[in-house]
Amino acid sequence: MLQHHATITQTAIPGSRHGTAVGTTKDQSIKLKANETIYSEGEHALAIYQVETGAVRIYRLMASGQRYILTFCGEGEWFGLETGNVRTDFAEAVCEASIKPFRTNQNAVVPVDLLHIALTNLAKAQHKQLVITEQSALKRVAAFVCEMADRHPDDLEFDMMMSRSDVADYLGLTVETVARCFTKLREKGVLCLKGKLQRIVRLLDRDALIALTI
Amino acid sequence: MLQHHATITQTAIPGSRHGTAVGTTKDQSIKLKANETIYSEGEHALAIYQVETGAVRIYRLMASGQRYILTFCGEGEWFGLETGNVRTDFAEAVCEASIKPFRTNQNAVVPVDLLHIALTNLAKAQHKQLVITEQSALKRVAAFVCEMADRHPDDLEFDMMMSRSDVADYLGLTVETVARCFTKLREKGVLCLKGKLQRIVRLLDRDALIALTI
DNA sequence: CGTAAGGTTGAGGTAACTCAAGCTCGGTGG
DNA sequence: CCACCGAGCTTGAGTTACCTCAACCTTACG
Repeated sequence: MLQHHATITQTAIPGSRHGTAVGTTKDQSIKLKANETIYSEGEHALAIYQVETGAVRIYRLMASGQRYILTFCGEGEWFGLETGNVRTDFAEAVCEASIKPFRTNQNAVVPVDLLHIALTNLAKAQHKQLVITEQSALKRVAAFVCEMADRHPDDLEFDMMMSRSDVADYLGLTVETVARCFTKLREKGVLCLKGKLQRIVRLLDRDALIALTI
Repeated sequence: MLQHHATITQTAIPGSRHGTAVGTTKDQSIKLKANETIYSEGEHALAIYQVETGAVRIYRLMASGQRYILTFCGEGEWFGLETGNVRTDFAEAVCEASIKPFRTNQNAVVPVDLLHIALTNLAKAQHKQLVITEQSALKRVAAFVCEMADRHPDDLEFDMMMSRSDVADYLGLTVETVARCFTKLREKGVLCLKGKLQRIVRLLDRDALIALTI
């Protein structure tokens, strides 16, 4: 939708403006505004990305129009590695973010361990299956907060950045249920919420939070 | 628990009896009886496997004792590729099966494309997330039957091999709900069930089945 | 013949969904 | 400056779908 992606989409070659060297780490990082599209379903997949700052959501649209968020990628995490050379999902910035592209041409030897990235993402996907099927909504939300908290091991206050509807589409719940669960977590004294949009979490009882996820 | 696995577990080196060549395809295939264990959580991961005949279930046990089946592997599919060198899940034969091991020593160049296997498994895991979160139980069971049917593109009658409780633990449902869904599929004229254990499916209306999964 | 395993069916409870309303906060236009 | 509106979040009331518990059926096996 936004300026520089009009050039990347479909026919244009993503990353081509970044120089001719194959798989070089010299590719410039890309600055993104909140909700800016990185790639869409059906496009050619010619690059993978590493998040430098901010967060990215990877999602699919089901036939019903329902959005399902497969994963959120935080700082240092990789996304965009596909089986084929066509995108099967969408990638958007959750908030202001910066990402670094790495082109993955057919035979190019990329200076990163693709297998390791694939296996890490597989492990993440498997863990998510467990979270989703351990049915209680409160458990799922607690697991989500835990996941976010793990990205800030030192701070006990952090910004989730995702909206309630992001969280809902990630956990397979409704917005209302997510809100009620956050309220319950607040009532239980596990955390408190700050900020205009109530997206800043201050952990009050990390152990209790972890206990809830079991 | 069974004869040849007592030797493979823990201290022994899996596959060592198969010769010294690293990553050779000469490893003999392993015959398994129904419900025989292939590996368990915590063991060293020194081999990956390809299913030759039959089917394998990969699962985890949650703290609550609940079993969750991550995936079923059918003929030609690979399993056992892990991020670290320690098993994070269990693998068992669903029925009589035969699998072929490939050792993956530290620097060994295995004669298979590990990245491709990892990406295929990642795609499977992502697809399963969608199936699980599209909440209706009937949809999930329909998607499961579809998945099984896709393994037999030519036949409209095939043996699922999994028990109702396998299916339940795979889809995050209860046995009773799964049974009720199969009954509904029968009542709708989508399929009929045969065999002593009602595990043989005869597809009557493939299109209707697919329509149910949407 | 009794028991156990796997499957199906019924009745009742409960957690999450749906629909609706209300709140706060910003932005926009009169 | 104030009024209005929309986005995002929360809360309440009613409904529905799945889970739980229980009974029953068939088949295999000791």
